[in-house]
Amino acid sequence: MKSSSTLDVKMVNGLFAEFELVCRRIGLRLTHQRREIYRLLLNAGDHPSAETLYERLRQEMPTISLDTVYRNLHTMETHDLIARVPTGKSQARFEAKRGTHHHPMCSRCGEITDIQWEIFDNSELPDYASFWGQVTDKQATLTGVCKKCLQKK
Amino acid sequence: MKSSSTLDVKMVNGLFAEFELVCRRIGLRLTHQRREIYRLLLNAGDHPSAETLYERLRQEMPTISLDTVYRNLHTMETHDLIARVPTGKSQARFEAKRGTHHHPMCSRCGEITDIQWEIFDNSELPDYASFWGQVTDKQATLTGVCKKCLQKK
DNA sequence: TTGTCTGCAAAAACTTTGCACAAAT
DNA sequence: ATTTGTGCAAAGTTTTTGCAGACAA
Repeated sequence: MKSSSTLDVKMVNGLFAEFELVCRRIGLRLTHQRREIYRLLLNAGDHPSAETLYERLRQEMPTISLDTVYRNLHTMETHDLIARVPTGKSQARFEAKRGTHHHPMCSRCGEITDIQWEIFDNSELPDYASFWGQVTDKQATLTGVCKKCLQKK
Repeated sequence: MKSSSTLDVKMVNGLFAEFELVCRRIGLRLTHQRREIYRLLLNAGDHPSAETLYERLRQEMPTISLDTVYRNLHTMETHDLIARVPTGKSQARFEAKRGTHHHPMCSRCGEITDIQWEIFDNSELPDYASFWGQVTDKQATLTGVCKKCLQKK
């Protein structure tokens, strides 16, 4: 079984190179901060919040500021390099964009994972969708309790 | 085609009666404010935010406070009477709990609608789900542009 | 009467913005 | 040289909390 956290180095490098190309194409400067924010997000398997990302970035770049993190997340989202995970929570969670996947979320610990679901990906939208408008993306959110939390009691 | 905004009076009354039963069973008092918050949410087809709900409530109950709205939304969510819609936005959106349904969201105007999708409801979870943990709910989020916004240009 | 709930006020949590200097192209 | 990005500080949004009096049971 291939979990999406097993993302090999080659693929990550490829996505990172693509990120740099996109930045150059649209005139975004490749600052040290921007690169690191994207790199961490690309390697993170846990859909971190801005605050979490900030704490991690400070390990290697102690002078980075939280507002730079927010500003960059916003810019990258605008250019479709990253995405927010749809959750019901007030704190946003982010991921670098890759192939289609879905999100199991633990209602106890808040963990968000990636999951593949090809049958869903290949399924037709309900008829009503075309009446509603033009759908460009569909994704599933699974809610429940993760294995770690189940074992805690 | 049956849109979920066409929810007949009988069904709404039934759900409201059930709400009162649940409150009594678990010892929640049926205050004027609590009833109205639930009633408005039950009749709202648009998954309002706390703020939006507050504005509507003030029309009929000018002295209600925003923190009462928040407190009640929290309490009702805890008791599974209402739910938050998974969005990527920082402002939470709410709905009264009813049957299974899914959410098309307009990326232009922020509109959130309900949609039925029985094929999805009846489909099996991917194998990996049982490895992840115990899934209690699955729901689909469709992203796109609603018909009204498409017509605006 | 008893314990919960409300409104008010204040605070906390999360995110955005203006500005002057720094860095990227 | 030019223009965008950063860090700092301040402000804006959204949500939560403490408390004294009000209300439901």
